[in-house]
Amino acid sequence: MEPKQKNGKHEQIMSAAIRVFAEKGYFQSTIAQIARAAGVADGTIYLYFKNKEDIMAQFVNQQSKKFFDTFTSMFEGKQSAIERLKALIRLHFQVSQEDRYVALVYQVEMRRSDRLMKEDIKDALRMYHDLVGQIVEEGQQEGAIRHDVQIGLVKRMIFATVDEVITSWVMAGGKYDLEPLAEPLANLLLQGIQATPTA
Amino acid sequence: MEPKQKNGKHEQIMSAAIRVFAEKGYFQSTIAQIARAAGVADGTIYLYFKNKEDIMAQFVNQQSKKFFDTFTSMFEGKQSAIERLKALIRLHFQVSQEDRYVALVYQVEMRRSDRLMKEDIKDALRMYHDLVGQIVEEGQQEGAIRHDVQIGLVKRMIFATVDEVITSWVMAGGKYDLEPLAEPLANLLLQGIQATPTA
Amino acid sequence: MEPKQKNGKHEQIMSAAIRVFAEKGYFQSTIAQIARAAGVADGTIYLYFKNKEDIMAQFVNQQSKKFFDTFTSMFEGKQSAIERLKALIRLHFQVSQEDRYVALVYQVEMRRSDRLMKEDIKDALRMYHDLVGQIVEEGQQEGAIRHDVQIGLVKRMIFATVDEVITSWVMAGGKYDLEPLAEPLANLLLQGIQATPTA
Amino acid sequence: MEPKQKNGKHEQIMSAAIRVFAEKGYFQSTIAQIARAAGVADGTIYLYFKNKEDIMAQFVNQQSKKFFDTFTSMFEGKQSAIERLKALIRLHFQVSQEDRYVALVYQVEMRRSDRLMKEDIKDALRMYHDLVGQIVEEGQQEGAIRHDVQIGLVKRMIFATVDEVITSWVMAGGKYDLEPLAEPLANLLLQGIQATPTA
DNA sequence: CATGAATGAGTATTCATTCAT
DNA sequence: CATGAATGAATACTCATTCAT
Repeated sequence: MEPKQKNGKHEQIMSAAIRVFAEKGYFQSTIAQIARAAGVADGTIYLYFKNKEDIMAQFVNQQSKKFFDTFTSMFEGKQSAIERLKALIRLHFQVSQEDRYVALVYQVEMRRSDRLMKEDIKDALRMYHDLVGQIVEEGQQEGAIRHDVQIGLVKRMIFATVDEVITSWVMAGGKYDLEPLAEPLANLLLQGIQATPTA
Repeated sequence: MEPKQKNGKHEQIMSAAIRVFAEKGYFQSTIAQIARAAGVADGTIYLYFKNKEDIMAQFVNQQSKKFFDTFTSMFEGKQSAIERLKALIRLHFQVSQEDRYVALVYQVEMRRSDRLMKEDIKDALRMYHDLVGQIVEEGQQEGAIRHDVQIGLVKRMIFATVDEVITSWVMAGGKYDLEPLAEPLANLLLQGIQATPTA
Repeated sequence: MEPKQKNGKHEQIMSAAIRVFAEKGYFQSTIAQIARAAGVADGTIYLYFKNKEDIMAQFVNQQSKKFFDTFTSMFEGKQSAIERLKALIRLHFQVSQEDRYVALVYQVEMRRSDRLMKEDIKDALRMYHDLVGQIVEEGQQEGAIRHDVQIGLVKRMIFATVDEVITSWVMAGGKYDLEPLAEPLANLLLQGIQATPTA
Repeated sequence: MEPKQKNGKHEQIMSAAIRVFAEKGYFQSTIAQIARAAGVADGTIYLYFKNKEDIMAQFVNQQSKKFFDTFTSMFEGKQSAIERLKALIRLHFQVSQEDRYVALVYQVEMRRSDRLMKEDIKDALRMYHDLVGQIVEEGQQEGAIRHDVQIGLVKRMIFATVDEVITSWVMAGGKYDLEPLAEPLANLLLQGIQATPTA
């Protein structure tokens, strides 16, 4: 039924690549290392990927699609903006927790490639931003979010903070549990840190 | 009179390198490109830097020192924590605004090297984190910052958001003005985004 | 059928390298020259040798093994010490005569590397010395060799003289025949040059 | 009175060079290393030597001249051939013993340069050979040396053995005393090793 | 489909030599 | 004479990519 390949060579190579990228960094990784990690010959990689860059591109595409599909199917028009925001953060944490290699590449390696790689990669980040932006706007319409904040800054704050928390976790070796941080982080982002709620 | 170098070759090379790193990315930059950009011969670079990595390392060291010196001299024990936090953000914005190449390398290229480069680089980031952490703690003591927030998350939120705002600006080509964002960003971080100050 | 390499690339490269080493000297030889001489690409060399030094090391190992195997199989416990010594010299001459490049590298280039290269190379020379030493000792036991000579000096004299004769021949361009010198040389070494056998 | 230079810069550089050549090998030695060892600037070397190779060439010339002058002045037409041969060996040993660096370069480094360097160097070796040849011929005329030996082989045997003994000593670090070996070595070369003086 | 040997362009780094001071 | 900063040609080695088997 799989229209792509009989055996999971494609998946096999990609996941090996992600592991290698995670360990060495994208530019430091060699095709030979990926091939060995995947248990295939160097040349075989070129049967499934146009070139080294394409491995990263396909990974980002696939990963993004999966993420947004999950998110969409989970929350399509159901909850309040605040609830959806919390859910988004929680999903992001869950996904990262599930596969640290994926998270590492997604959080760290992918970033550096922004300006250097194809548009595909930028798109994934843009979609995330847009999603957050959408939620915030809806939140404002629902009256749950203040109107005197710059939406651009809010988007960035949320995106960056979630991102950073995951990256810290990834870089620390994934030693602690990520998901329990979702709730307090969401609250923090929403409520701010000041003692006296602005007059 | 300059006891270090007769002419500014060291500075000349470093700033050329930063420009090249900013444009191509660290790993994509070649010594030949840097040399050409600096108007010196390839070999000359090795009179001032141990190797390619050392260029980045020296840059980070110098930049960090400059940043922290400025910050320290500006605010030594003077203001409230909240004021100091705003000042830190403003300084960060100013510095970035002054030299987009520096900001680009500092924000983007340096990051990717975390796991790959010498400890020097990690140290700079750690110092920033610690500084933010310190300010937040003082803020709590001063009663200006709530006590029911996880200090680790707060640090990350502030660091990440400032970082992200600068990075966005850098990646966008530095087209708009950064400094005016300092005030609203500080407020946003402090006050949160929710309409109804937490019950 | 050859289990080692499909085609003789390994041999092809090594023998080209020896030719180049012989002509230019080890340190003056470049990988590019060797590659061209072998009719392969530069990179191909690194599929068969770890690095430039490894080419020399593998050559010395192979050559030594071949030499000692031949010697051992020829003379295992058969003849008198004097006969074995003559045979050793003759073999050394034969081998050199067969391939002047090999001899040149073995006699000249290898030497200079003594202090500079891996132990492998020293070992080969040591084995030769030991072999000569062994033969001389047996010769003394058999009563064919005087006991009032310092065995260390004898070893050195034999080794050095054979070596020098070959080296001269090599450096002269291999123009004359080496093997006919084996008999008179052996006699000379054994009998000395003085007219009146020491009183 | 010294027509060459006021201070001994020339000598200073040359002896530093020999030390460095002895330690690293000629091709592995750099001008910078020699300059540092001599306590002068890199450029200064080029005031006294045409280039790197010229340092070696001048060294060999000077050393050879010194050696032959000493030898000539010591033995001009005085002794028997046998005595002169012994004296030559003794002188060679003495000179080596006096300065191990000189010996090391002369014995080892110089050799490798044979085919690679200027004729000057070959000349020095040729002179030594000729000297030995001369002595042997005179010895034959005096009736002290057999006539049934090939003079070429005898020359080589003597040259090579003395050379080898010194080289061994040099490579061993000059730990033992060389001069006491002169007498037994001369005897060995002259008398051979066979127990029963060939019938 | 799969292989992995072969390729050769690409690159960091070294170092003999020059020359302005 | 002396310096040492500057040069840039030279070179070992790497690695993405191809293609004959």
